[in-house]
Amino acid sequence: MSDERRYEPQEIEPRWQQLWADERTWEVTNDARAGTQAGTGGAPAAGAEAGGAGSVGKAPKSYVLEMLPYPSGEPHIGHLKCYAVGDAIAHFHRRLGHRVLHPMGYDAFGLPAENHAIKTGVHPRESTAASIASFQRQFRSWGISIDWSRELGTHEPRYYRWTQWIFLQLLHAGLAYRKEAAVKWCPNDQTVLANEQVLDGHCERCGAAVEVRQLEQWFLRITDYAERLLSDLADIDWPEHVKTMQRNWIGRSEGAEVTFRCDALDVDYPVFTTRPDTLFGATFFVMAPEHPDVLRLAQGTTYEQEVKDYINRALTESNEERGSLEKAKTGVPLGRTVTNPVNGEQIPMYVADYVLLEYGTGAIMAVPGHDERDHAFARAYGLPIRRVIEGASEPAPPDFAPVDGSGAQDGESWERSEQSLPYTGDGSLVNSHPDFDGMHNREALGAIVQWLDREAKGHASVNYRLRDWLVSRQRYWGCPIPVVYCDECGMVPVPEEQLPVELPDIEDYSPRGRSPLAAAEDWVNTKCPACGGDALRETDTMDTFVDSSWYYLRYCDAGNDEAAWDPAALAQWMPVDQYIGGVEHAILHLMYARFFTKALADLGHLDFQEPFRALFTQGMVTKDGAKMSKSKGNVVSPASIVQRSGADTARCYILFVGPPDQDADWSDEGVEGVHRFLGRLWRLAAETAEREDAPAGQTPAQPAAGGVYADGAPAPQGADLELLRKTHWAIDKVSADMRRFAFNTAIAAVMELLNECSRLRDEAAVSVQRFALSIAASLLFPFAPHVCAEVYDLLNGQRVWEQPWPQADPAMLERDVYELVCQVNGKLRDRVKAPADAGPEELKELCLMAPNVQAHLDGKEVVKEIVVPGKLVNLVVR
RNA sequence: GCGGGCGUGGUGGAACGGUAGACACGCUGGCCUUAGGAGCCAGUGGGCGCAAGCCCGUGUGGGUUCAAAUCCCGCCGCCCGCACCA
Repeated sequence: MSDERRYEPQEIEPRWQQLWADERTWEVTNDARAGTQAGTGGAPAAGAEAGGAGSVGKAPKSYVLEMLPYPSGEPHIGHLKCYAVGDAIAHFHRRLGHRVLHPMGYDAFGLPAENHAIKTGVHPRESTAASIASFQRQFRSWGISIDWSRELGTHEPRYYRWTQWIFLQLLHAGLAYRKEAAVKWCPNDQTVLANEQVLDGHCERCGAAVEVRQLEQWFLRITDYAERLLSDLADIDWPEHVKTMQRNWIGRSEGAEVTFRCDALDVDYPVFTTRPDTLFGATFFVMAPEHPDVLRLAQGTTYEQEVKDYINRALTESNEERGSLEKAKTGVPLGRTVTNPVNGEQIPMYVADYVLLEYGTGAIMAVPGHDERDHAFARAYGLPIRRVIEGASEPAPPDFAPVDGSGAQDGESWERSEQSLPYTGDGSLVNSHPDFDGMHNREALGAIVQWLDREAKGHASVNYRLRDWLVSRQRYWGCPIPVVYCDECGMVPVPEEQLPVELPDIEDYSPRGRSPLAAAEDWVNTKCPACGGDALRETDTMDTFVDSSWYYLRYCDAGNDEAAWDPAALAQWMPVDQYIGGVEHAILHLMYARFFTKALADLGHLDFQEPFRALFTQGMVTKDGAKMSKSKGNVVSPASIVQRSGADTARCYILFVGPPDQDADWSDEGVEGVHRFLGRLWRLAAETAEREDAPAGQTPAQPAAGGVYADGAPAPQGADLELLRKTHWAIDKVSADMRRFAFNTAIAAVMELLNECSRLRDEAAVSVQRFALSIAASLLFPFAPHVCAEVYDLLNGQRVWEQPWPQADPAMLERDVYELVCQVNGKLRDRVKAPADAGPEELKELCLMAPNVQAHLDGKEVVKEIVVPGKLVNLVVR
């Protein structure tokens, strides 16, 4: 009796994991001539072959990569989801006959390990090693099909040696540079941050309010790549919202740079504007408090002290306070004027904190008639507001009712009044210049830019929001920046043959506003590689996003100690065919990695422009609708689920709960349901495996793709045919779903197939039953590898992962009779059986004869018939 | 404010413009058990009806269509990203 059978993942899973580890099943070599994994191990499949399987030497490559984890503590549910998705794709691609590269590594440098070290004194290397060990254990217990021979950690000298090498390449190319700048400083983490790491004026990592400091720092010239980072988005298969986020972050605006001259100081101030058409409406000029010239300008004027005070206040104010939109506009006159190049007007200069140094040139022409912010400022300080564009369709005031036309005059006068300003729409130029007045502003924009260009007072210009990437960090646990400072030679790059510059051990990890590395005197004091004299090492380390900007390249040739990679290895695997990770990296990591790829390509090290051909972003896993966190106490640990229900259950559940790109709420009941399903699959298979086979001749040699019945055997019918049809339907459905990441419906289809197996258990032939269950295991294998390997082995004594992906028999997908939907006036009224080959006329007749259709026709006249063969007939009656 | 996305049973979610609610959870009833937190079977959007069946139903109001959860327009609500970006 079946009561004795128990599905025991705790027994099944380690057994298969051991076999995969012993046989190194998921390792691939860089030798393109090596065979594929699927299709080479077993006998040739009886049925149709999956594309490519078995055609040794011609197997296409597939590089499937999940974002590498930051090893801290234990993997969480988000990791489980990410790797469950990636592993499903990796398995699917293998079974389609691809050579699949599916590696794993650790983004091991970073602040949490260092902060832990500050608290406990445990070296970050040790705590990181412990976390990595825990991640390794769990990944193995999940049965993820990783090529462990390529494993890497970004904190290993044999890895970061090449991170440093890349840094030097960028340095030599002028893409890495040092500059003093107003930078974002996190007072809690005691380090500078990249623009991308500041959210709402707070440190992305720890949440502390960010301060501005004037510091000399290392930058990478990502802005050189703004245009290509933007335009190449068109060539990659990424989710639209991620592309949009990157576009917004790059923030391209077209406009003009216009020069305003300050005669008093004999200085030209260029400003960037997207609205050169409003130049004639510029009535004042504003500079950012951080602008280096502000103090000089105010010097000697009556406003000098006031300006000083204002700047001090603005600079000490947090970004948050300063950035609030509700805040009234403030500012101080500089006591100087500049010349508006289009009309020679002298307009007053101001300093105001609504102008940002980091955007454009840090100074603006203010057009209060046509810009909300300038308008608010002008109103606050009593500055002139001039209309230079008149909209043809400016909105009428709410109380203006143009019903009878008599109000037109009122509307007109209202429209002309200052109350309708600022007007930010389009219209005709007024009060500007005889050459431009009356012109539509879009036209005038181009004309004015041309004029500026001719007069050498400006030119068309494109501005980006993107800033250069600040990469130096005043912290210990990161990749040392490979340069030294020599009194004689200045900044000297460490020669490549001296790499890696190894991170020294230190006693005290506490940050003190400079890198803790500065305390390692033996290490800091060194000799200049150029002149041999005394020199000091750079004590800042690199942002960890540098480490993760090239790791996908290293996997292709992870064991290479002679070079970062062999170009032949990259040629074999890159680019990544499918990248998988969370949306939280939509901007940071994904932009930086694209930048690295383009820069390295320009330097001749790569021959492709985009690292990740396709991207899939998985949704978050929540519990009770909230993000899991220790403080909320709603953390679901993968380890405990795996222990209780098995890895197959955990992986299947996380994919079954909903579309994987959407957020999903964890439910323990849902897990139970999936566990029951896998148990049913296993039990039914175990039971079927023991049943007597049908008489010889009806049993297929292989339950693989094609037909079950040997040639010459009678055609299947009844329950056999029904089950076969369902099986081929499932093959078709799951195959299509895999390609669109619809894993939830793929699993549901296998559930349907299994339900059908249960239902027809006693009616269908054992051979058919076996076939159906084998296919169920085969289709489910990418999600639940252990139990499916077990089931397939029980039924066939074969390794499912060596079988090509099943193919549906088109004949089995067709039905000779189907249910025709009969509608009257678009409403479902009846269903009748219709032959598959029936023509429109026949279908119409069938529909007309359907009893419930007749009831609804009831003498009415049929005015139109819509016939959709294979689907429905709709009768329109009157 | 700008950009992107989403609104479907008690719940998670299905549905090339063509049978709304697949699959699963939960719930109800039954079978089997000394027992059930095991397994199996049946039912389960709302309303009316003994039934056949009828009516209503995908946030909301319009529109296109023989036919709309799906396409278009206007609202309402929620989520995400950016945000004084000149």
